[in-house]
Amino acid sequence: MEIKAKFWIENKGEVVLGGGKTALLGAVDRLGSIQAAADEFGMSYRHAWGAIKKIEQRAGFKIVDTKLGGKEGGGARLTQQGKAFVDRVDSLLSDLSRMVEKRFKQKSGKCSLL
Amino acid sequence: MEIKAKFWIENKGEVVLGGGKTALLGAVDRLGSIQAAADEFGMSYRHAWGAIKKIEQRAGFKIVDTKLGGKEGGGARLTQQGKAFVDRVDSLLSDLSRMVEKRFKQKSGKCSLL
DNA sequence: ATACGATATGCTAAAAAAAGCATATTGTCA
DNA sequence: TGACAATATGCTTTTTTTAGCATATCGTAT
Repeated sequence: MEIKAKFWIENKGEVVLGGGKTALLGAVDRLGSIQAAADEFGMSYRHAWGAIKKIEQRAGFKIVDTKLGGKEGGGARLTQQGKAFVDRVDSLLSDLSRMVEKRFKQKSGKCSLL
Repeated sequence: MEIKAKFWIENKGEVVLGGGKTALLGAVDRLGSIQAAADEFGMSYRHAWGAIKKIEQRAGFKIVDTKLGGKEGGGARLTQQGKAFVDRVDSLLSDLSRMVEKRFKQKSGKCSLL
């Protein structure tokens, strides 16, 4: 058997940001648009946009800086604050995953039922 | 903001046992019946029974020992193996929760965005 | 002016998970 | 034998989550 874990950040009891979405936000910044990031994750623009909107609303500050119109139709990337936030959450989450896995192995080694 | 975590055990990619259900199984053993345990958790007998059935099926061994008929209609409690399993999972899970909380506090102390 | 590509949203539909309803079965005891 | 309390299941309904469709807006380059 294996252990599985899921982590997320909440603010005032509402979900702000979990594992899957940090990757999406990272892609937005890397690719320069929500559209491209959504494509990369195989999700609709509509869904990605809605998710980002909810994250910002619950976090209480702007995370994605979007511009619209122009030659390429517009674009998006992370605000300075947003980038710092995503980076920290991402690092925290992967850190925690590692800890959990390690701890599980310690315990399961001593128990045939795990 | 706060960190939240959820842990569960899987077997061959299927969910076996998570946080909420260890408590249910504990109650079954303590109270001597699935019905009483379900009541305590405010869930239907149907739901509790189904959950237990699924857990056993996925774990691959018998966890609850039920008897039916008789003066009190029947009853249930954990098998020896089931009890050992639940105890270990329960202890692992609360252990992990504590670790996560602790780690989060360490990290968040250094960062205004968390 | 017009076309283009991306953001910005409302609304609908489909899929998954949880809850609830109904009913049969079982074994002791009065 | 009949009542009782709990197990054992099938089915239906509700709720929640997720996905998809349609459309308006915006600003540069042609």
